[in-house]
Amino acid sequence: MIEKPLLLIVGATASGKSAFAIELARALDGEIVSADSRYLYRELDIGVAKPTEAELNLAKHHLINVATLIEPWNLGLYKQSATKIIEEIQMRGRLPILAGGTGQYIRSILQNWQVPSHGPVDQLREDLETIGNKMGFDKLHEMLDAIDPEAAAKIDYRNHRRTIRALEVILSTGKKFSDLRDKDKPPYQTLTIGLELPRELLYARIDQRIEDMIGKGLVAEVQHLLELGFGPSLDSMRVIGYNEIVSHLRGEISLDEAIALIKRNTRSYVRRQANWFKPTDPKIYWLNAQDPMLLEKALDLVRNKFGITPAE
RNA sequence: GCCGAGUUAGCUCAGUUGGUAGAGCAUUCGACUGAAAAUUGAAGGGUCCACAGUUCAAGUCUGUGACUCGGCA
Repeated sequence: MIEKPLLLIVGATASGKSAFAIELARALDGEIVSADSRYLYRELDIGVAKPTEAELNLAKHHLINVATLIEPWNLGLYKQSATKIIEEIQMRGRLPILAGGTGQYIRSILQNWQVPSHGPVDQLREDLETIGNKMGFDKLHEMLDAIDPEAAAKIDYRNHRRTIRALEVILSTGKKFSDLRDKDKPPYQTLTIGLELPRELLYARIDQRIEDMIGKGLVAEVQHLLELGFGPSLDSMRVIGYNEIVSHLRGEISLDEAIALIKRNTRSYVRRQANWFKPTDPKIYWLNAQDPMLLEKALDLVRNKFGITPAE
């Protein structure tokens, strides 16, 4: 059986992925599957640089505005939905284009992760957290090491959250965390294109974009969310750009300080993002985001790999 | 001009009774399987303003100079 094609677009935030994906979708009769954990939520808009309604109408988009902050999504749900949507697009004979900045989500598709099927258990998480705070998280990690040494070896004892997750799965399934996770080859023919931009330039673009967000009314957006009762205690609201503005609205910091913090935190986010998709990765075709021939080069890659040519 | 305070990492600053230096932020690199814009680990980086003196030994003490910031004329 011939595997169907899947095109992936990766790159740092503000590198121009969204617009590039739209161009490709239009040229190749494709549909875009977003791989951005913050585009999932209807309520988040300006601060996450979500494409506008008009932009979204330029091509068919999936997995944008499909959730609400009160019912957060996560890796497992994303993997299930994205897989289903990708296959539906392929069955329609169109090209799925997976584009976004959430490295974990993209890799779960690219490496066909078998995600432990047990979702979060809030009460258990809280209990484990309490135990950790009382006895020390190193004790919690020792516990994990006793039950599942393979998982413990991969998790730093100082990383409370991942320690808790591993124990959560073990305690609620009775099975080892390390046995429930697996990876494989994806059932698609894949081509990954990365958009690259020199760090310095990227940082400058980010600074500009954040100024623009303020101009577009980010403060009012956050204010409105707070009025609707979406507070920073929601995991889904723990977003760069929102946390800082909340602090400002509470009078803890000035607007200028909040803006400086957003810039700083976004830069650090860019560096963390880069860990998922590295310039040295031989499977990624890196193209300069500023190259005037960008689209042509990408279409060449698609033609060579998939044999698909742009519709006239 | 006089008096006082200061000059140490890219930035803001610590540096105890003299034993050639630290923190936070920044920068860079790494981990990641149902919170991932989350969580988390590590590294690089200093003629300690200059010169002279005391001392086995000076970021630290003394002197002179330069620069910065206050205050008074």
